[in-house]
Order: sequence, then structure tokens, then C-alpha cells
Amino acid sequence: MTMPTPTTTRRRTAPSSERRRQLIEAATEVIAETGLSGIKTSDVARRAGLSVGLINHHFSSKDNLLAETLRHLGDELRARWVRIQQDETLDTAEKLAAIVDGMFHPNVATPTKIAVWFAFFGDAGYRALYREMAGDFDTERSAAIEALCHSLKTEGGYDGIDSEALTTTIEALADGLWLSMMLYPDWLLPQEARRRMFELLATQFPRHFTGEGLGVARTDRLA
Amino acid sequence: MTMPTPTTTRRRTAPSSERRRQLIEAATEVIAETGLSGIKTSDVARRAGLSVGLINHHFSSKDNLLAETLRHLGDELRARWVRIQQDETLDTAEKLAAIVDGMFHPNVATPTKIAVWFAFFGDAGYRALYREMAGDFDTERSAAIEALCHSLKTEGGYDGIDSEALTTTIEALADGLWLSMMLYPDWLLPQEARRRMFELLATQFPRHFTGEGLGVARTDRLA
DNA sequence: ATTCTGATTGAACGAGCGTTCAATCAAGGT
DNA sequence: ACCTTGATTGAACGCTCGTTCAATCAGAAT
Repeated sequence: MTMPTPTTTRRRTAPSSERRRQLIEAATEVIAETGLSGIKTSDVARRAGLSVGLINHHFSSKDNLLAETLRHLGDELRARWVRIQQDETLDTAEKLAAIVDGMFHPNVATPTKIAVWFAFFGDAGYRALYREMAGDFDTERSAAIEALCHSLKTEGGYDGIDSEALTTTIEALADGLWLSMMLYPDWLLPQEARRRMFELLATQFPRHFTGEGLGVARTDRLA
Repeated sequence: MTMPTPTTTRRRTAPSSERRRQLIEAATEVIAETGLSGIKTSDVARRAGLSVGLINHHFSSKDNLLAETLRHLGDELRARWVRIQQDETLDTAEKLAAIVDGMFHPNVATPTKIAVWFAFFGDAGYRALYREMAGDFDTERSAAIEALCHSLKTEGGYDGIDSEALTTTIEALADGLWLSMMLYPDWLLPQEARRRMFELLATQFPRHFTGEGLGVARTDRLA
């Protein structure tokens, strides 16, 4: 029935979903390189190897393409997080460790993606969009981390822990480490940043964490 | 000699330095409101109550005005920091506390100013400019904090402190708290953020700090 | 008063860029 | 073969700014 694509010829048409993916990927790279203030539709099109008209055909406007780019980035992070949340085989400390690992995973904490996050954070014109798209996720994740801290406190018999305050600190430290990685990528590597996170956890939950990760010998099972 | 300015009439000319100040202030506000991607010379001029021509007269270009705006913000922070560094009456812990206080001082950690910092961080097109202008200061301050941590470690008899790692953590936490204050200003107030900083210090140097600030009863002497 | 200097204005200009759309093409259905 | 549908192209269009500059003005000096 369906003809196999002619082997050597590059297909000149593709389903909408693939073109959208290509354009979002190109937009991601261009935002990381030129910033939201400098991005041009012609640059994105050239990067994707497609014509400018396709942007408006598949996204109706440049602004919409940017919005979808942000949404795509958020979905990726959310999916990773949901997978952790729903994993019944993980105990409290393991979930917390998995969340932290997720934030500094090589597929997430790439220079390009971090730059795009901060581009949307940093530009007041797009910040409303960010809050609209990521705000719910931020608060959900916040609540989850707080619940985990609280469980660890009661289960582990830790006193004097303020779960809410600690959650703020954990998230802020993660954000700040991301910023450092972006500004001085040669000076702070994701691996090192991850260690700073676990050192913080180790000061609060010394019987569960070390600077390396989980205190109990256990390899990461999560991608 | 010099005529006193006519009392009720608003002066129609002013020295270059004052106009520059006015325009930088207006630019700061407009960047915070519209972002670097949305800023227009006409908006800045209107905000300052002056005409567009003056921007090019006093700054030669929009880009240059933005660069000077960033420089002005940096100078302010630097001045505060230098004053602390040179204050002979402060001991090690006091200096560290003063640096932290400086980062969350009401004149520094305003929503507007934080937004401008992140605007320059976040836009790849201006990030080179940021590094050029603030990079030296960043490394100087980093070195100073590390030296203070190291002193506190030896003077205070604290073991197992990695001054370099701790410095990274301190700075990253501060940056991350700034980000949280910007994204969710109603949820995280500077006062609260400051407390998170001192709680971190208290976990590392418990005989010198509490979550409130310096462990030894002592009011801030630094503005 | 007159002149000189530098500040100030804002309309006009022109480059840059997002968007449109008529024409073309690929591929599947009949 | 022919038709239909949807993808694709990129030149052309028009709007949005950043910049310029001739004209005006304020204030000081002579």
C-alpha cells in the first residue's frame, strides 16, 4: 500500500508533527545562540533547513512557535518528573535523589536547554507565558519535594527540619547552579553541580545521603 | 554669578550627567517591564519624560544605553561590596554576614533591579556583555567569599569544610533565591530569602551563625 | 543686545523583519 | 491518467522601530 520512501531521495513533504519538531528544535538552538531579543524567523528557518513560510504554516506566528518551544521543554521535564513520582519501587530518599538527578541529567542540563529556560525567565515579555505554562508544574513539584522532605523527617527521625524552608532552599540552589553552569560552563560542570545538591541533602539528612548521592549503596535506576 | 534656577519653571536643559541618570533609570524600569526583547527607545524616552533624540545624543545608540544601564547596576553592587571588604572593623564572620545582607538589601534586591539582572543573564545576545562587565567582579567576589570561608574554617576550628565547594553553594543559592523572588515575588520575600542564606551558613558554621544572622548579638551596621 | 555653545525636539527616513500568498510540488486516492 | 489535498517555497508587502538632522531653544559669556 504505502510506498516506501525512495531510498536516496530526501522526502520533500513530511507530516506536520515532524516539521513542528524540527522547527521547535531549530528555535531552541537559535534562542540559545542569539537570545529572544535577537531571534529571527529567517534564522530559525535556515537552521531547520526549511523556508520561512513553514513557520507560519505550522505555527501561525513566530510568537506561537516560541510558546510551543517553551511548552516542549516543560513537557520533557514534566514527563521525567511524573515517571519518578509514579515509580512505586522507590522509597522516599530514592525519590528525592531521583528528582535531583533528573535536574542535572545530561539530557536536561545541556547548555542549550538551560539557556532557553533562562531566556524565558529573564525576559519580562515572556515571563507571563512562562508562569502560565510552568507555574502549575513548579508548584506541584514544590509540593512533592516538600512532602518527601517531611516524610524523610518523620521516618528518619530528623529533628529541627523545616520542610517548607528546606524545599525553597533545594529548589533555589538547583536554579542557582543552573545559572552558574550557563554563565560559566567551563567552570561548573553538571557533575559538580549535582554533587553540591547532594552535599546539601547530606547536611540535612546525613543518614540517607552523602555528597555522592544516596547513602545506601545503590546505582541510579532512572535514566 | 550663576543665576538661581527660576523657582517654578522646570529647567529645560540639564547637565549631561543628569540626563544620563534619568535615561538609565527609565531604561531600567522599561527593561523590567517589557524585557530586552520588547524595549523601544520611544518607551524609554516617554518614561523619562524626554524625547527620543536625547538617547542618541547622550548615549549614541540604544545598545549603548543598555550597556550603560547594566554597568550602572554593577557599579552599585560593586561599591557596596568594596565598602564591606575595606571595613577594618569587621571580623571574618561579620564580613560574610555583611556580604549576604548586601545581596538582599532593600536597595539592591528590588523587583525591578533583579528583573534587569536576569534580563541580561538570560539573553544570549547580551550575555557576552554581562560577562565582560561583571565577570571580573564575579570572580573577585567569589575569591573573597572563599577566603572568608577558609578563614572561618581555620579560626573557628571547623572540620570537613570545603571552602571552594561551599562558595559555589553560597553564590548559587543566592542566585536561585533571586530567581524565585523574581518569578514569585509574593511567595518569597527578600527577608525570607535572607533567612535561607543564613540557615545555610548556620549549618556550616553553627558557632558563628543562626538562621537570623550573626550568632553573636549584633545589629547590622552596614546599609 | 548679541553671539555662541550645547541641549532638545520630533518629523522624516530607511533598514530590518514578520507575515502573506500565488505558484509549485508530492503523494495518495479513484 | 487525473484530481484533490496539503506541504512547501520565497519574493513581495507593509509595519515597526532605531537613527538622523534641521530647526529651535536655554543659558552663559562678552
